[in-house]
Amino acid sequence: MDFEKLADLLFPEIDKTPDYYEKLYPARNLPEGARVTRFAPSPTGYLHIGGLFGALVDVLTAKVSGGISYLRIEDTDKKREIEDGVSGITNGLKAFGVEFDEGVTGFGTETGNYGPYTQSQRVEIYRTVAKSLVKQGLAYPCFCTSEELDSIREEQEAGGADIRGYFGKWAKCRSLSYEEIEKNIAGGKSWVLRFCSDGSEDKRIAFEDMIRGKIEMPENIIDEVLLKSDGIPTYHFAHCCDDHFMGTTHVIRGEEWISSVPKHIALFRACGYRVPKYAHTPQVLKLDDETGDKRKLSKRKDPEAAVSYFVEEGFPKESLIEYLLTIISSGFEDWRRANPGVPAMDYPFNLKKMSSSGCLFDLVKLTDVSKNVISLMKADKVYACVAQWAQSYNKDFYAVLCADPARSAAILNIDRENPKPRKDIAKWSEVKDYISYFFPEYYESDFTLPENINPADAAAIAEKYAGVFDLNDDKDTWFSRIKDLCAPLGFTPNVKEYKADPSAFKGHVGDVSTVIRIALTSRKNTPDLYSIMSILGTDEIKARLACAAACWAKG
RNA sequence: GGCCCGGUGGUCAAGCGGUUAAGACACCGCCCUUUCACGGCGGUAACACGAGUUCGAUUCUCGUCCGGGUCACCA
Repeated sequence: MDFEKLADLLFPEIDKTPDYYEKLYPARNLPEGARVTRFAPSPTGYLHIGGLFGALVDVLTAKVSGGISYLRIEDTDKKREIEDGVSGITNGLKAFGVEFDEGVTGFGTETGNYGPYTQSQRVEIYRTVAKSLVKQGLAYPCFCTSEELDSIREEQEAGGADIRGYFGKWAKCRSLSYEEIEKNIAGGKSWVLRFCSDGSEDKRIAFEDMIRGKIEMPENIIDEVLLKSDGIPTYHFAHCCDDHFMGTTHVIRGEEWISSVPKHIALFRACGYRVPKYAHTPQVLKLDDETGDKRKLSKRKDPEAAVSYFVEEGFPKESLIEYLLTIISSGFEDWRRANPGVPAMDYPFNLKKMSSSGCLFDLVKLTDVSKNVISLMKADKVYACVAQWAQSYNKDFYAVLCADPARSAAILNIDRENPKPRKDIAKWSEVKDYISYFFPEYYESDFTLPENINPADAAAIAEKYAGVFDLNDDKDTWFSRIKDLCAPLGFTPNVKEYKADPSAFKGHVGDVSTVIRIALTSRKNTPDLYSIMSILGTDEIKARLACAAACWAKG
């Protein structure tokens, strides 16, 4: 067989050799030990939480080593591609502040010297490499139809074969003569290009996974498809060409790829390329509500599988990143305690410390992490974030919140910006309910009292308090006025005294405060009342007090 | 079915042959406290199972079981 002739028959339009691309994409000038990583999603849907997880690992791995991370779009399957796939990914990444050094930056835009970073624009490269493989007798055209392939598969299954696929005696097209091939092509038969595997069934191949350590598997013997009948490469071949020409040193991807590593190593070697290091990350799972089993997050069943869910819910980007880092790297939480306030991306990440078992996505823990993150923010930032969120997801609230920005920021500053800030808010969507009683648009009175306080006493407290409070008081004075209310009405200002002999009093100063709190906010629990009152203002306080007193007086 | 990955409290996890088997979240209790939070202190709770190697196994080996992946002209 004249492979040169075959190559020209198969790829008449290709006039370059791989050498051309070797020169076009020279080795990066990076310091010793610098790692080049890539995040390479397919634009088949929104950005998945597992994708963000992977992207973070890519960026961190490169950053820690002084290397480069880039974003590549793997759009070789036009059937599964969706319209806004690319923007979905770049916007999702952007929403959480994950930035790459090179690659695709949005729909139709990219940066970097190793592009194009979108596979559909690299067809000439793949075909050039493919042609060179054919010239060396390392790849051949296959004219088998999908029906023929199906029947091979059926036969293999019926025979209980351990290894299934296109190889050995099933690889009929491997032995086609040039004349047969020429005839088929002239006849317009469609073909795929297959790898001509030289692997043997009884040999094993080992590689070092950066996360899992040594993994040993049978050698690849399958004549894998390199180019599909439309001339576009399969994942396997594109992975080999791209990661070589783009200079990837560390391929970080999901564990579902482990089983194809032998195939990939064979391809890299056939092409004469250096095999990259591999790191296969664990999967992000969730607990199924119905069965109680761990399972992979599903795009269809789990809204939280899409990162857009978290932006809609109003989790700050820092929170999700912070949480993801706790499950990505066991040392992160300790590091965080030792380095409060330092940007999460400064974390000295180490691939080797990654857990290799799949982990459950824990919304409860995310909530806790997020409360901590938000508790550390300044009021102005909280205000800005809530406003930005509301602008997109709750326009009504946005209008109310932004009517008086200074007042809203003051509300959000209650018990904040101090050494022990409150941790009430986990996501922006909770804020409206949290502060609604400050706004007439949302305030609904509800003067329901706890069982231990009777309405007549409550009415008396509200009435009396309306006459004595003074917003110019400092906090101690303010509270002493409440204490002063106690004794005349049969309460005690001294909680200990009350506990010593509950039967001697109607209640203690806490109960009196509760009455005032309910009158002012229609809630039994709130942050610091003193701060609340100073924001409410004298008129509003008097009005609410009177309203509550009237309600309670009626019984 | 073949091949491969994984299996420490409810969850995330330290651990690399000898530990009272860390820590975080959740849960419970106590303290602090004008409510609720915050904070502090304490508590419940784990090495899937069975062999083997060893003076000694959560750590090493094998088997079993369980969960997951993969066996496409999808990635």
